[in-house]
This record gives sequence, structure tokens and C-alpha cells, in this order.
Amino acid sequence: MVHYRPVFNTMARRAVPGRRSEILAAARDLFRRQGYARTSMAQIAAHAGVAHGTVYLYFDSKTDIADALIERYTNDLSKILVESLSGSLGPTQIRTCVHSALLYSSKNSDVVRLLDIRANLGTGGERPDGDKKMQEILRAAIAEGIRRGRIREYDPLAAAELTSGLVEWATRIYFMWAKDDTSRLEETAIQMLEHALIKS
Amino acid sequence: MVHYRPVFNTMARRAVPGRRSEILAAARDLFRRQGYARTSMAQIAAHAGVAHGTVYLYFDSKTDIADALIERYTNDLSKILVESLSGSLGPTQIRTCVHSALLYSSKNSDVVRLLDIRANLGTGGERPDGDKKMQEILRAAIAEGIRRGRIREYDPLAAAELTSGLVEWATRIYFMWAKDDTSRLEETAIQMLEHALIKS
Amino acid sequence: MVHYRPVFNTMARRAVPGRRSEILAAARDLFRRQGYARTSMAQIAAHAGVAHGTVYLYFDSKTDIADALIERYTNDLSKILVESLSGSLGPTQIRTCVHSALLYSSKNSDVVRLLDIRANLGTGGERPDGDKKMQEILRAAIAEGIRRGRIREYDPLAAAELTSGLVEWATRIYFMWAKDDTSRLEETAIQMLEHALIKS
Amino acid sequence: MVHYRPVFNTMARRAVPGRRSEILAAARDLFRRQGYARTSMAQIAAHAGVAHGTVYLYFDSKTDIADALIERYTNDLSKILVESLSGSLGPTQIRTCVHSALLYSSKNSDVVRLLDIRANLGTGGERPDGDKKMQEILRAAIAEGIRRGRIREYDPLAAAELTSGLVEWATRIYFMWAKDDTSRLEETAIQMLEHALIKS
DNA sequence: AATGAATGAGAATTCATTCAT
DNA sequence: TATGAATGAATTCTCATTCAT
Repeated sequence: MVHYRPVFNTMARRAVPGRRSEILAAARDLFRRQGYARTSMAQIAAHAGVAHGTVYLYFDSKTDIADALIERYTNDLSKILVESLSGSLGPTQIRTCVHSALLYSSKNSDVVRLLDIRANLGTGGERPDGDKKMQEILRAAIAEGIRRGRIREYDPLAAAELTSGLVEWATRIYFMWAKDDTSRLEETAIQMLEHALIKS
Repeated sequence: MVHYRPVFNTMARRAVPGRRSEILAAARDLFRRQGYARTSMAQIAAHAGVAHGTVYLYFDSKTDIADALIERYTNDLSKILVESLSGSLGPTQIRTCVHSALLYSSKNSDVVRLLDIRANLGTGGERPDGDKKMQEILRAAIAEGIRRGRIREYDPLAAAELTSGLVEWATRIYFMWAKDDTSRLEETAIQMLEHALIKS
Repeated sequence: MVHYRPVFNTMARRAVPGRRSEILAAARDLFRRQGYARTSMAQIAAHAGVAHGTVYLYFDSKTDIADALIERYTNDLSKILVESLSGSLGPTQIRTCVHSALLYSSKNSDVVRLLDIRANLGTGGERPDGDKKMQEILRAAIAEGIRRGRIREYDPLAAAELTSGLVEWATRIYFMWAKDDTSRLEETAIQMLEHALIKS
Repeated sequence: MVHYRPVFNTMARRAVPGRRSEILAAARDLFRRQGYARTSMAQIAAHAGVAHGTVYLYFDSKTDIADALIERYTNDLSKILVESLSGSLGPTQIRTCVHSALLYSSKNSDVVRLLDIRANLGTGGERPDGDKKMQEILRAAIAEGIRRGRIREYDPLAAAELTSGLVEWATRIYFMWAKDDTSRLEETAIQMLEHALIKS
């Protein structure tokens, strides 16, 4: 005896729109909890409620998933920076900028980790597009500030790199080592950056 | 009549004194060129010119090798910091400190990478001893500077974390992304730290 | 218009139903010919005509395979005992019982070996479920026989253990040492048990 | 600076008479506690207080150590049987014999295990010499008993095998499964054997 | 689009044994 | 005799990826 099932039943499941996002979310959750290396594609599939093979319909490989997460992270972060840096770069902007970035980064510290893993996995490690964009926004803001005489006269690119580095580093300290309260670190970061950047 | 015989006559196949270091060097070289994950114990053994099993006479596991490299790196760096921070923390010390650290870090960027990988591998990821030592030295120097009224009044621990973070980040930028010359980044880092830390 | 499609169309590479049994049979054959310790998972896979990894889809480990074989053996044997021991325990039952058990055991002497190996491998060595079941059946039959005054008054559990031991031992003698014909040993075992158990 | 040590110091340790026995004892202790497979030559050497290589001066291989233990065990057991079976085979002799054998076996249950391991390791598994000797003694005693009309008319060899099997099995039950008191099992074994063997 | 059984290269690690000293 | 560093074959098990259905 053979069981039949109407085609439209199967069709009804076609093109689950959020399928890709579901897999991404599942992967991210597992990466955060177990680390990238200790998370298997099988686990990701199970966590997303799909079969092994299905994951490969949406992503080419495991590193591809990591890349997608990184890309989204750096894109979001660059958007936040754009919003925070509207107008010129002054104390208020630094404060808003650091706070927003730290807030977002802290919520995405797991993705930050992936950056390093990615660098160790790939052949050379291309800098993610979103990251480049972010650096460019920051560099432009610093360059503009220097021109207006409000920011100290650094090399804009180097200053942009170091500024974003300081913030990313702060994120790490929270989640990899310290269980301390975050406000003290945030406040210190803000003031250090203010003194480092703003012309007094 | 009493005969004497050298002690080493009764000993077996004398241990090659540098054997451990050789394996460590081989591992490090491969980690740098291929990344930690893509380096197998078999490769390490071959590169060191010994058999697979020999590696396990000197190290318990692959992570044990990474740990040994990390430990040596953080210990060396903390020694450099101690030397650079002799006396009080002023512009000269910051300059020397950043320069030395950046110089050493840049020569050991491969080990810096391992730090992150290590953190992602283990269950919880204990902060390496050498790293803790380094933070403590920096924290003490900053606290002392604050007492003497030469350093801005930050939370000493947070400032120490962020300061070392800035330097480590600078190292990363060089070797993971940028191919730029180092002097510009170094100079920017030094000046940013000066302005951030020194009371004007 | 509604189209129907067979359910198995939506299914993937249908599981070969006998795959698990094939692997089990392959493992058993190799265990018998080479011994458990000298049989590798790679050999089992090759002998079953599957890839290494496939074995692990059906069994968690090598000991798991041994356990599966043991479980099946002890279960079958306990079923045989149940059939042979129907009614009360008299000379006929002993004869049938020993004959059946010896026949089955002699056909499965390779699995009998595994029992001992298993006990030496594990941490403590849990007695297999089927074995416990078997002992219980025998114990109950002996206890019942004692109540009816047909069996000598032994401790039922001890007598059950020793009775089954005698039979298992007989199996071993055949296949591990002797190349003799089986009937003489079987007859001796039957008569010894009769005299040992039945009240005269 | 080179340290010298008098030769006679080294010489004094020469030819430690019990060295072979020490290694054997160490091996046996570890086999009992961890099982044969889980005991390494390195452990045996360490437990005996000698170097790895030294073990190989006294034994050709790991299985050679197992063989030596088995040989000694079966030899001792056959000696015990000889003593117990002096004169004819009657109820007293059976009782003494079972008791002695069970006592000795229970003290050497670890070695009993080795027998099975040995069978699974070797190519075919030659029956140990001591075992053959033991069977021969038992067989002769039974044959003599039959001639004198005191023992039931079994095939002497088969009866010998099964008798010794019953005793060995009893040993196993103690140490592998049951933690019960031993006297009940011993008494049951003695009475079962009496009824099985002695002509009433 | 979806499935999930199958794959098989590759990994880390163990350990009996050898042999230069 | 004794040592113990070195060996390297062998083993178990993992998991990203494929593909027939």
C-alpha cells in the first residue's frame, strides 16, 4: 500500500521566506554557546529544524555562514555609526557613538569572535565589506573634524582604526574576561577617546 | 682499585636539550603560515623532524602547544612593560612602552592570534597568567600616575585594559588587514594615548 | 485538479533496511575470525561494504557493536530456555534445555567470547539484560521444582548460576580448545546436571 | 663539571634476583585493577620501579607477561588439585577440592580473566600447559573413581572438563557480578558436584 | 526545495617496542 | 643490566559535504 499526499501540501511549504534567517539565527546561537569549531553543520540544521542538506541550499559552506553573520554585524554597526556621527565629531558624538557601538557590540560579542576565527580559517582573510565601510565613515568624520580644527591632527585612517579598535576591545573585555559592571569601562572608554581626539 | 665512570654512561639516549623548543618553533611557524586549525600534529612533527609520538613526549595536546606559545609571549611582553614603565608614567614612558610593545607584538603577531583562538576553543577560556600579570603592571603604573597627579583620573583597571587593548589592536591591524608602514600607526597610537592619559 | 505524488518521493536516499544487520553480521564475522581486539572499525566497515563513517550512523562505538551482539544472543538464549522449561523441571526438560542451549551456544560461540571481553573492557562491566533475564527464568524453574519436591534443595539462585555456567562452559571447551565431537560432552553435561538437580 | 659515580654502586644493583617476579606482580596488580587492555607497558614498568626497556629484558612482550601469569596460576591450581585428590575421589575429596580450588581461584580471579583475553589476542590460543596438567589430574581421578565403582560412569575427560568448569564459573560469578556471600555458592557447588559425580 | 543516508579524508592520540647510551 | 627518548603504525571517531530520491 502506497500513501499519497497532495502536491500542494508539499508546495505549501515552498519558499519559507525566513528560512535563510532561521538557519543564520540557529548557527549564531550555537556559535555563541559552543564556539565555532565545536558547532557542527548537523547541529545547525537540527537547531534550525531542517535537514543537513537544506543548509547547503542557502549557504555554500560553514565558513559562508560565519561570513554572513560577520557581514550583517559590521553592516549594522556601520549604520549605527552613521547615525551617531551625524553632523560634526564632538564630545556628544563620541559619547553617543561609543555608547551605541558598545551596546551593539556587547549584544553581538559572539560575532566579534568569529572575526578572529575567520582570519584563522581562510586563506588570507579579506576584511569584511561592512568593516571597510565602517572604517571609512569613521575616517571621514575624523578627517572632517581635523579640518574644522576640533579634532587633534592625527593621521585620520590610523586614528579611525584605533578608535574602533578601542571600542571593540572594550566589548571583548566584558565578555571574555570580566563579569564586572559595564558602565565603568564604558565611561573610561568615552573619556579616554574624548581626551585623545578632541582638541582642548 | 675503584673505577669511575661518568654518570651519563648509565643514562639512555640523552634528551636533546632543545627538542622541546624545536617542536615549539615548528608549531609556531606552521600556526603562523596556515593558522592553528589547519595545522595538524602530524605536520608539526614532520616540520620539527621528529615522529608523531615524540611531540606527545613534550606536550600533552595540541592546545598545550598553543598555551606554551601564549605563555611565553605574554611573559615576555610583561617583562618589556616592566622595563618600559620604570619610574613614573609620563610621556616618555608611554612612548617607550608603546614602541616596545608594538615592536614585540608585531614580531609575534602569530601568537597574538592564538590568544583569540584559544579563547574560542576551550570550555570557558581562562585568561593566561602572563596576561593577568601584564594588566596588573599597567594598572599599578596608572594608579601611581593618578596619585601623583600626572595621569587623568580614570578607573585604573579599566584604563589599563583599554590601553593595552589599543596596543594589541594596533598590532592586529598591521598583520591581519593593512599592509601599511608601521610608523604612522605607531605615532598615532602614541599620541592618542598621551592625550588620553597624561593630565595636561 | 489535484495531483498526487508518492510520499517516498519527498524522502531522501531511503535507508537500506538491513544495513544495521549487515554491519552487525560483518562485525561478528570478523570478531569470530580475528578476535575483538584485533578487529578494527575500518575492517568492519570494509567487510560490510560501507564507508567508515556509515558504521557510526548505526553504532556509537565499537563496544556498542559488541553489546548489540551480546544482547541479541542472550535474548535468543533466554527465549530458548523459556520454551524448553515449559511445565515443571524434570529429566526431559533438562535434556531439552541443555541440548537446545548447547546447540544455540555452539552456533554462537563467538558471541560467548565477547561476553568476557566486554567484562574486561568496561569500567565495571554491567551484566547484560538478557543474561539477567535468563538467570531469572532458570532460577524460577529451579525454585518451582524444589517446591514440588522434584529438585534437590539448593539455593535456587546459586544453582541457576552454576547450571547455566556448566552449559556455557561446555560451549567454550568445544570451540576454544577441543576439536572433539560434541555429543560426548553434551551427554555428560546432561547426565551430570540430571544427577545434580533431580531428586532421586 | 662532570660527576662521577663509583662503578660498584651500579654493580650493586646488578641481578636483582626478584626483578622478574616484581614485574610480574606489578603487571598482575594493574591487570586486576584496570584490565589487560587498559594497562600499558609503561605503567607496568613504573609500577615495578624499572624503566620501560627493562621489562623487555625479562619478557618478550605484553602477552608474554599474561602467559607467565596464566602459567603460574594453572600450575598452582594443579598442585592444589593433586593434594586434594590424594587417594580416591569421594565426598571428602570433592569438598576439599572445590573449596581449595574456589579459594585459590577467588584469589586469582584476575588471572582467570586473562585466559579469555589471551584466547582473543593470540592467533589460535594454545591451551596453557598447566591447564592441560590440571585436566589430566582430574581426568585420572575420575577414571579411577569410575573403575572403583564410586563415581558415575561418565566419559572421564568430559566430566573432568565440566567439573573444573563449574568451579571456574563459580569464581567468575563472585567477582564479576555478584557481591554476595561466597559460602552459599560454594556449598551449592559442592553438593551439586557430589550428586553429579558420586554413585549413590 | 527538501531530505538525510552515505561518504571518506583527516584528525588527535596511544603505546608496544627498539636501541643508543 | 639498565635506561628512557624516540618511534610510527595503528586506531577510533568526527564532520563537512554530496546526491539520489
